[in-house]
Amino acid sequence: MPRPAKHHPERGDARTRLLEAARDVIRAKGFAATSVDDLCKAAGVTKGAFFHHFETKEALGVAAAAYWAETTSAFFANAPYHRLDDPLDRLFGYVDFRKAIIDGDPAEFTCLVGTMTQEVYGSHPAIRDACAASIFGHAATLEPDIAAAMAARGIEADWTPASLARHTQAVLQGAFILAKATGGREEALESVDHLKRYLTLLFSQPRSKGTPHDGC
Amino acid sequence: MPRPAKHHPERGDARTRLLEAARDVIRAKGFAATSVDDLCKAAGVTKGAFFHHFETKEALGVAAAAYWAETTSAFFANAPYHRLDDPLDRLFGYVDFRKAIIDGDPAEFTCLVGTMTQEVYGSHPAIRDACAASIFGHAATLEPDIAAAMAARGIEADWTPASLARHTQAVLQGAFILAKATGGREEALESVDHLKRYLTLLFSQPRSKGTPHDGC
DNA sequence: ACGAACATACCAACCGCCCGGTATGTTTCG
DNA sequence: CGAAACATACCGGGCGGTTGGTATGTTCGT
Repeated sequence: MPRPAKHHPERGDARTRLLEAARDVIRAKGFAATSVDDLCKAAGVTKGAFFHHFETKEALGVAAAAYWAETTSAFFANAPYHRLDDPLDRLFGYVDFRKAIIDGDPAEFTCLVGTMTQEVYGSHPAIRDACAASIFGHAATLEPDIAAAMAARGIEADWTPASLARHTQAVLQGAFILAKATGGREEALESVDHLKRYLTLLFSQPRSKGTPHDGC
Repeated sequence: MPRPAKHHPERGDARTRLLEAARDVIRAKGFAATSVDDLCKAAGVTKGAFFHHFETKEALGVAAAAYWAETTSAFFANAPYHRLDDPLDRLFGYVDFRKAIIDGDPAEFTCLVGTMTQEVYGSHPAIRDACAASIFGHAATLEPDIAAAMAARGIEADWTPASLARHTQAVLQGAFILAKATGGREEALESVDHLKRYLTLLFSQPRSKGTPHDGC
């Protein structure tokens, strides 16, 4: 059910402009605090156009999450770290890439679907599910490199590639919260550095079971 | 400027009931989506009482963050892990305690100030600052044990106790987002286990500089 | 000691505005 | 033409916030 939008290839059509406005405005103000009029003003369209393309405001939230998933997956798929030979290098390349794009205002580098998940998780299950699909779908793209790195280094662990991939997303999401709390990026970068250190430790001891502190 | 409220100690006064309602309702619906009427209904008071105690809805948000900071700091201060002798055991005791209270619905175990930070960071700086004070104040309570554990084990690291303390909060906040995305607790527990594993690795190699992957 | 004066805590009713949503055009393109 | 893509104008309701009032202390001059 994606939009063909063949008619006006001149400039971004209203639907796309609304989705881009949603991406920017919702990250800055949150979903509930963003009114339909806010979005129309930011996109330069009228309310009639909005409800022509989206049945309700909730439907726009779902579409915005899907649009986020599309654009970010394309963005990461084209990132240069994929060209590295060693899967572990690609994993660190991913984390460094995430660090590199933490720049400017938090509204510009934080995650739309993470923000929306927190906010609407109880009131808009449809949006929450779309956000969850984006988050876990992105996490899943890390699994092959993690699994390959484990195999290449003979790591036998009590954790799975999937769980470590999800953990990277948890750290990033948490880092975004700290960044928003202070308004700066330092705390976020700091936490991602701890994540890098964790990965370094995990992959530096070949047949580690992690030697956990207790039976965690 | 705290409330004496000596007059009617018979029942919980309206102000406290409103703050408790805010803690519960905002965690479930978010700040912006929670109306003043919602809070009044949940607290069993009228709107007149609300605006008697709080000048605006934003003021309630600030007070709710402060109330959260008070109640949670008392809650953690009384937790049993503080009685352990080894500071590292206390640190792991803290993390296990956090794991133990991840139970039931996400609205019951997630963090009010983390949720509000994400939502209002751009629109209500006063609330954001109160949330930031709560988060970083809580993180600061971990620093002494981390520093003592480092000293006891002769750890010389390129990270500080403060940064590791903040990182634990980032992981927890991120874990809450994953939990809300799926509606369950498993993903959150999983990420906290990765945090435990990180701490175990950090403190198991005495004079580690972390041997980072590059000059991070 | 006592009551007038004041303060606090709360309630019921109301207000204007802005919100999500709709009904009805008008333009544009194949 | 005809239909999709937009614009204009307009609701009804809920929102944050206000007003005026009451019941119950608390203070203080005398």
